[in-house]
Amino acid sequence: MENHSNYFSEVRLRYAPSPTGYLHVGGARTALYNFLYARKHKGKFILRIEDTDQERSSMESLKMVLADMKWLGLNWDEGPNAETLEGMGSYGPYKQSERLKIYDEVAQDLLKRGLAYYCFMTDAEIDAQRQTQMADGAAHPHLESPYETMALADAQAKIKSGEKAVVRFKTRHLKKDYHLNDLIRGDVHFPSDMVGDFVLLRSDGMPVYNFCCVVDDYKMKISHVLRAEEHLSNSLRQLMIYEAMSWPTPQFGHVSLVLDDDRQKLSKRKGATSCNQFREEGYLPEALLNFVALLGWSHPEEKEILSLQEMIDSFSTDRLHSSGAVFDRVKLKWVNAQHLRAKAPVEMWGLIEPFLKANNISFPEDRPWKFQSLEVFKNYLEIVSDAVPFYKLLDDKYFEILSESAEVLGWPTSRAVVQEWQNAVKEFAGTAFTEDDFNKLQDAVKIKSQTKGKNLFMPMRVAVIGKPHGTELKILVPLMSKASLISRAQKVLDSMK
RNA sequence: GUCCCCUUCGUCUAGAGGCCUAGGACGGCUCCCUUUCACGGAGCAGACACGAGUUCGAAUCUCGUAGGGGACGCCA
Repeated sequence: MENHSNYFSEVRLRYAPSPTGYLHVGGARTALYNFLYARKHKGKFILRIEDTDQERSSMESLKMVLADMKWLGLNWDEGPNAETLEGMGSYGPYKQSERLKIYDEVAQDLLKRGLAYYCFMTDAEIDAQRQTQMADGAAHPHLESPYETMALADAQAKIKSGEKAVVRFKTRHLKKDYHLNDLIRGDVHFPSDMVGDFVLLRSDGMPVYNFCCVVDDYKMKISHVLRAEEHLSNSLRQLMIYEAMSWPTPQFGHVSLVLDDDRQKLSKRKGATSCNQFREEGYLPEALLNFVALLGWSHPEEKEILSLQEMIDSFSTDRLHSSGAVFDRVKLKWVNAQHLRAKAPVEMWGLIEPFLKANNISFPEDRPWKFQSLEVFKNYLEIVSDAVPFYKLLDDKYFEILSESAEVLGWPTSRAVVQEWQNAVKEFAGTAFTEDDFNKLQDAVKIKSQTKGKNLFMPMRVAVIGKPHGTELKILVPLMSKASLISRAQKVLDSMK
């Protein structure tokens, strides 16, 4: 028996995703809380891959999850390297599929000590037994395996002869309450008859979640486990295994669930739920983390816009709370806008440019122009992809006169305004406009066309961007070329014939 | 069905027996700024699930009811 005094001498937390698709936002939140706790207490953050479900796990998914974690900036100290997938750290392997020997040893120990047994029941037999129990009105129908009492040697002989068996944990002799001192929920009690003999090892030798989770948390010296509430009832099984092995238990904290707007567990059918989708839609990783952190945790001073470092500094489990939280995409957008608008121009352009290129939008290759345009559009952007329609306005190949302009162009004075505008641009001596230049041009149009107010403004705006509402012309026009303005006005004139 | 967890404005939340006439944020509405839109600013509406108890005093403690969620797999 190992000496367990001071077993958790280091703060070690883990996030343990199963690689069955992109990282889910609920998973990102769980990962974040573990990450924050580890960083706050100068501990280690470990990424462990729970890939014992061979059916659903894939290498592709693993790479996607790792990429999402990296994108979010939730860097792990131990676990598979995001590029090479090789384990980093001294408690590996970090993929459960590579730890089969470890689980097997523990299972053998349990078998030898009579705390687990080989069970040869078929699905049909299990089903039939359940039916009978239900018919008898049993309060807690649980599996009663005839193999529970079979001598280990006999069972081993059966297996040698080619029969398949699972390893089950014995629960029927455990007649007592188990309790968990949860960091978030306080004392939680479970009656032992809540569960029946459960599977430790599948018939193909693969361990099952509740088993390998305990083995790994112990072997990897995980000191704190923050996980989703859906695992709360799993804790009983895990507690039983800890007890059977005389292993010290980590501190558990069960975080509430992230819900959809119908208060069900967040599901894909209602829109984006994976971090990757949000990335593609133009959300910032720091904004997504910030938002998701607030779903079940609050800053001590109720500050809402937080950097990762601020979250680390102010994180504590006693501000984690226990009821489910609805994922409000509208507020996420607002949080994202706050982070986005706070960016320096260079950084913001770096974010926007890929979206423009992906949408085949052309733009001048000079820095002052880029930053000037950012200054103009910044306050209109909530997510990065919002930039696309704005920059489209400036790209001649996308210029079109929108139907909402029809009314404005129908006004009796509009034709004169557009014509005078075009003339004024044509007569302009320079090639690039300043705000001041624009004001002068506008005054000229005003006088010559004998209009003012919206009769002047709106047709001019249509002549520039093809629609009567939008960004202020005096800041937009300096971003455009003389030739472009002339040809746009011409298109509008042509459309008015 | 059984067991476990949860319940403050539409949503995220603050709240640890008197500081609560319940505060903030998103969203909504009104107004201001603006010859449009957005940004920004000012304001308004909006919640302690219900019922008992404990207490001089309850959003806060206890019990019950209702509602919601989760788990009951050779998924995690």
